[in-house]
Parts: sequence; C-alpha cells; structure tokens
Amino acid sequence: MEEHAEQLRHSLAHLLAAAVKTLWPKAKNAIGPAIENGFYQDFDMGKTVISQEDFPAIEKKMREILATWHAFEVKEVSVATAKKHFKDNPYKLELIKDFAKEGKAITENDPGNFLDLCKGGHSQNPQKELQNFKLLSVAGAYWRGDEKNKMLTRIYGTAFATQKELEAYLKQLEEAKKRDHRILGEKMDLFTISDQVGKGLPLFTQKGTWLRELLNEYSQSLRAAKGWQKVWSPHITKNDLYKTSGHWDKFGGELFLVKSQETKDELVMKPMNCPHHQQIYASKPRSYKDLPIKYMETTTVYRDEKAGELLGLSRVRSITQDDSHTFCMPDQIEQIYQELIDVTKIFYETFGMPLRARLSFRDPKDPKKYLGEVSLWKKAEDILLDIAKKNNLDYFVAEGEAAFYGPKIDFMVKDSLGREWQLATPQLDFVQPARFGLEYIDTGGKAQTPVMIHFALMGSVERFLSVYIEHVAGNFPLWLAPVQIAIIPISDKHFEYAKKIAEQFKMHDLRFKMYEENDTLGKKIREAEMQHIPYLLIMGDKEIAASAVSVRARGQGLPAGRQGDLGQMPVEAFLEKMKTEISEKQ
RNA sequence: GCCGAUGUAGCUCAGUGGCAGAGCAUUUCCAUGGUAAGGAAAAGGUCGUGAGUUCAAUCCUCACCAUCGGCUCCA
Repeated sequence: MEEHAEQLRHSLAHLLAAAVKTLWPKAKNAIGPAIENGFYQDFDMGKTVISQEDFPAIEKKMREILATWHAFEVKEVSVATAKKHFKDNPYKLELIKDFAKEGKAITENDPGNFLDLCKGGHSQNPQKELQNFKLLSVAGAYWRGDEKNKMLTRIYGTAFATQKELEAYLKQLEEAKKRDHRILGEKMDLFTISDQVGKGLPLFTQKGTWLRELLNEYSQSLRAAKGWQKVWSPHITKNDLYKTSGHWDKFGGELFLVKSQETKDELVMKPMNCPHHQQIYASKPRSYKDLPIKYMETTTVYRDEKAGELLGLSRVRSITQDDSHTFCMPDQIEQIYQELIDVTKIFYETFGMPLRARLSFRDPKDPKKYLGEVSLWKKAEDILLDIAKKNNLDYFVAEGEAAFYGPKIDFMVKDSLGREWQLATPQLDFVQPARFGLEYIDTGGKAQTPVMIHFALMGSVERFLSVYIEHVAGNFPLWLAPVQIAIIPISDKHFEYAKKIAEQFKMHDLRFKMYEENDTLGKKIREAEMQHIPYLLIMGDKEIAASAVSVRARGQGLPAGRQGDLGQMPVEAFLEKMKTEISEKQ
C-alpha cells in the first residue's frame, strides 16, 4: 500500500473512533489500522449493539468532527501520563504496558478534540484528504486476534484519496459480488447445497460434474506425463492410522468418527490420503532402483470444519483433493520439485492466473509446533529456497506457515480481480515416512528412510472451482464449458434441421443444449447468454438453404446489439473451429 | 467455536398480532418468431424447526437449524 493511502486510512480510523465515542460515550476504542483498500477500528461497545443501520449516523458524525480537525499533532509522553490519559480504556492500558516493556516510546496524537494513543503516520491535510470514505460492514473480532480474548465490535470502512477512486472501488466490490461463485453456481446450475444433506456438503449437478471431471482430467494428465500413476484408497479407515501419522493429536477434533456395529472397530472418515499412500508404499520391500515412486489419487476427504467457517465451495466438509504423493531419495528432491513446479506453471498459465510462491518455513521461535529434527528442517528449507531461486519464482519466505511435518511451497494464484489465493502446495515431509517405518534399500544394501512429497495441483477441486468461477465470471473456455454450444432453431419448422446438426455434434463429443421450447428467438438467445454458453448457433430458413449455421460467440456482458456475431458458416467449418479451440484450450 | 445480521413460493424480494403478496421461473393455451424477456390463464406456501406468551402468532419471547458479513482455525 502506498504511504499516502495508508496515512489517510489510518487517520480515518481515528475519525471513526472519535465519532463512535461521541455517539456512544461508553464505547472504548481498541486498535484501528489501515488495511488494503480501507481501514477498521475495534470497539468494546459494552451492551450496545451496532449494526449497519447506524452507519449513516456514524458517517454524518464523522464529517461533523472532521470539520473541526486540522492537523495531527504527535507527542511523546511518559508512561505515567499515558496511563492517566487512558485510565478508562483497558485496551489502551494493555498496549501502553506492552510498549513500556518493549522499551518503545509512547506517543499520542490529537487532531482536534480527540486524544488517541498512536504511533503516528497521518494525513497532513485532513480537511482535504479524509473526505472520500464509506463504512462497509460490522463484524466481531477477538481482541488481539486471540480467540481466548473478549470479542470486540469491528467496523470496516474503505477510503481513497479521490472520490473517483472510491467509486471505482465500490464498483469493483459490486462486480465481485455479481461473480460470486455461490450466485453463479446457482444461476448456471453447477452445484447446490441441501439442508437435508448437510452444510458444507455441496452436491454437483451434471454441469458442475463436467467441470470437476474435466479439471481433474487435465490436472492428472499433466502429472501422468511425468510418471505419476493412479492409486485408490477407501474413504474410511482405522483411527490408529492417524495416531501413527501424528494427525490424531493435532487434528483429532476435526475427524468424523465412524463406528462399526459388527466389530469393535473405531473408524474415521479419511481427512487426507498420505497415510494410505504410505501403506501402499509399505506393501513390499523397495529398492533405490524403484525410486522415485509417484502415486496420485483424486478423492474426497472429510473434515469437520467449524460451523462458522464454511463458505460456498471455498470451505467445505467434503474436500476433493487432486492429491499425489511421491517417495524419493533425498538427492531426488530437487528433480521432483522441478517437475511439480513445471506442472504448476503450465496448469495455471492455461487458466490465465499468475503465480507467486510463498516458502512456508517453520517458526524458529516455536519449535514445539513441529515434528522432526531441526537439522532435517534446515536442510529441507535450504533445498526449497534453492529451487525457488533457480526457477526464478516470484517468491517470499513466510516463517511459521509450515505444516507440522515439513516445509512447503504454497503457490499463491492471482485472479482477474487481483485477489490472491493459495491453491497448489508441494510439501516436503521428513517426518511421516519415519513414523510409518518406510524404507528402501540403498546401493550399499542398507535400509534408508525415503522422503515424501505431498502435492495437490488444484489443492481441492471445490476450492479451485470457487476461485476459478469468479476468475472467469462464469465464462468458461470452450474446452471446460459444461455446455459448449446452444442450438437455437428459430421456430419449430426448423427443429428437424437442428436435430440433424445435433447428431453431428454428438459424434464429435461436443456438449450442446437444444433450445426446443416454443419461445421467441430473443428469449432463447437471452437464456443461452445468461448460461454463459460459448457459442450460440441460430438456424432458420436461410441456414437450411445454405447447409450452414449462424454463429454468435458468447457476449461477455450486457446486451450490445449483435455483439459476437460471427456470421454464417458451413457446419464443417464450425466443427473445425471447435476442434482447434478445444485442443488449444483457448 | 465466537460477535452481528438474516430466514416468507423453485429464484429475487414486499408485507401483516385476525383468510398470504409481486416479478421471474413452471404448466396450459394463443402467437411461428432473425440475434438479450410476445400475450393470456392456471398452479405453486405448515411464512426455517420446536416450545412459550395470546381469544388468536408468519409477525412478540426463547431454544435449535441453516445462510450471510467478519474473527479464530485451515493437514
């Protein structure tokens, strides 16, 4: 964020605090930083409940107060003075105490008639610069982000230097809302969520299933080309498996339990596939000549996510991973990583999504969170860093983001609205193979422990879909579109010709929808456009006479006359066009 | 899990302490159409679920369920 925007947003957080404290004198303001595109401010509101309905009043008060603000004066004060100034605010007192302990200077600012504890960094000209803001939402947030602490009321707002930028941002929010995958998913009939099946358990329609299968086919085909082979594992398993792997201690609360009525077996729904794949590896002795061994399996795993965390397809309880596990010798790690990085680059380039890599390493200050020897971790992290450099990845290191069994590369993927998502994640694992006693015999005839590499290209099909639907706003490329062609006969006189064309499409494995309803042409075109079908074929007397079809490419937005009109072409020419586009994944 | 909001027809949403409403979608009929909604009629509801207050609850109260905005978490 540029410094200027940060200053004005931070200043607005103060202004919001001032307004809320004027309207509700008992409110205690906690912290209020600038964030991307705006700011927030936390309050302890006591028993008062604030809702969006209060926003007009708050915004009005903010503008009133703003008129009295001139310059932010930042003053350093003693701990005792600061404590006196904020004696009624336990949050500020806690901050003062912490700052004092860390030996930081304590600074206050007062732009007019509102004293606040603050490190500084404000707008130089509040009258002029703080005009373009809007309050957006109210939410709960734990004090200092710790769920053991009290929940405060957080008010989010957005602010820009100019009215024009503010309006553009609000418009972008609206656009994002329109392409929300939950809304498009329903409109385009891709998936549905039923109360009777359960929350976080989406059901996929025929169209949504095409997307799942085509995406998976692509994901697996890229890896198959580099030697990964499919395996299969069942969906329930004895819980001992996860006790051995170490997952039970860490994630036991999120496992779905399954009880056998025949035996005393305590089973669980599998929350991941790595232990299963390790058991396949362990099914017979392995030699160094067998390595690397590359398994892949796209399968659904089940995790009991906390209720409030479920969200459309982005966070679900039935998660379909396009998973793979590779067992190799330490000196093969680099080669495997290179292959996985190659695959990831191709995959995301196909979808037009730029990549950035986050190297998720352990937090050196909190070694208890991780299993395995420190020296192994260090070695693994060095290898990842080295590979990232060699591949010219746009990368950054994030300490404390590692999985408990090893460091990983999280690929951050940028969508067309500029939002970043974490999808593909090659993860190195030095811990689990040892726990399961996996071995291979090296050239000297000695048993060694292999290294395991976890990797899912999409991450999960559901999560990838949630991002991708919004990335393309429902306009899937031809090779992916569940319905590729809308066949629109002008009237029932033309149905027979339309059916003949449809037969040809069937022979070429093209996916089409026939608009046979007795509706007007305009209506049928509208419906096909609203379904984001890539090509619309209109056929009437003229087309029959010419043994042709009239082709209209999908419009990308609102109606604008005959946009996308490609004119009449012979059926063969159209088929050829489809073939080319599909094979090139355009 | 926590804070807040919401839940009325398949969808989007009005509305009321006293027989439940619209638009779109659906069905039927009329219209046979040339590039984003032709016309008419019908059908469609335990007003999220359960309890309480009341002569009477879709409306008020409580609990639960689900959804949404966030927080925390995310193998």
